[in-house]
Amino acid sequence: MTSADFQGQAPDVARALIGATLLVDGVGGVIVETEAYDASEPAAHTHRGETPRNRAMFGPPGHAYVYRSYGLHWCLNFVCREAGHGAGVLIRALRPTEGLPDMRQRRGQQDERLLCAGPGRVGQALGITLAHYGLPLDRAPFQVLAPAEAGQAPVRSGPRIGISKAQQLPWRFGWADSPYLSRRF
DNA sequence: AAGTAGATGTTCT
DNA sequence: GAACATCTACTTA
Repeated sequence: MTSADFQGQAPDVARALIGATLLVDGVGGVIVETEAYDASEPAAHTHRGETPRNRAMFGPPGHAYVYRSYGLHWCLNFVCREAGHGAGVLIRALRPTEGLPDMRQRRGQQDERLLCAGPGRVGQALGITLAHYGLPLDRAPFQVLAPAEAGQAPVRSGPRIGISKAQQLPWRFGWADSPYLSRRF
């Protein structure tokens, strides 16, 4: 995918990413769950302005925003909209297709369904660290491949997980009934 | 199956 | 200090 694919509103990009393939150093799979975040809405890291942590989300779209969740987990986002806005899409779950032995080793987990079912698990399985912070998504080590037939994945939406603000926004998107979701819809 | 505790870095009050 | 875009291990049933 090209940087133009990330220039839409965060919920539109989040929906369009379901069914796309994400690889980091050749390891990854098909995106089955995402969440949209936007500076205009209080659950977003960017809502209160730019900080050292969220700086990448105020940069150009089509780049990686990586943050440490609960002091423990590395989570990966795709920056979207336009530079300066502070919007992004959290990658919450994949259906593993490439590099399963690497992911099993990194996760210490044999069950394929639990390799990438949650944003912290995706980060660990793909080896995401601060070294990926701000990197463009259209060059190594990243590969983001569009869905085989755009818009054909059976997408469902609902409230985002693990937030206390703006819970009414249905900005979580997922491949309906996939066994690789972090939670059922 | 469901609930709880505990791990811990960054940001905010 | 408290909250937080989370996960695991352990308890209780």
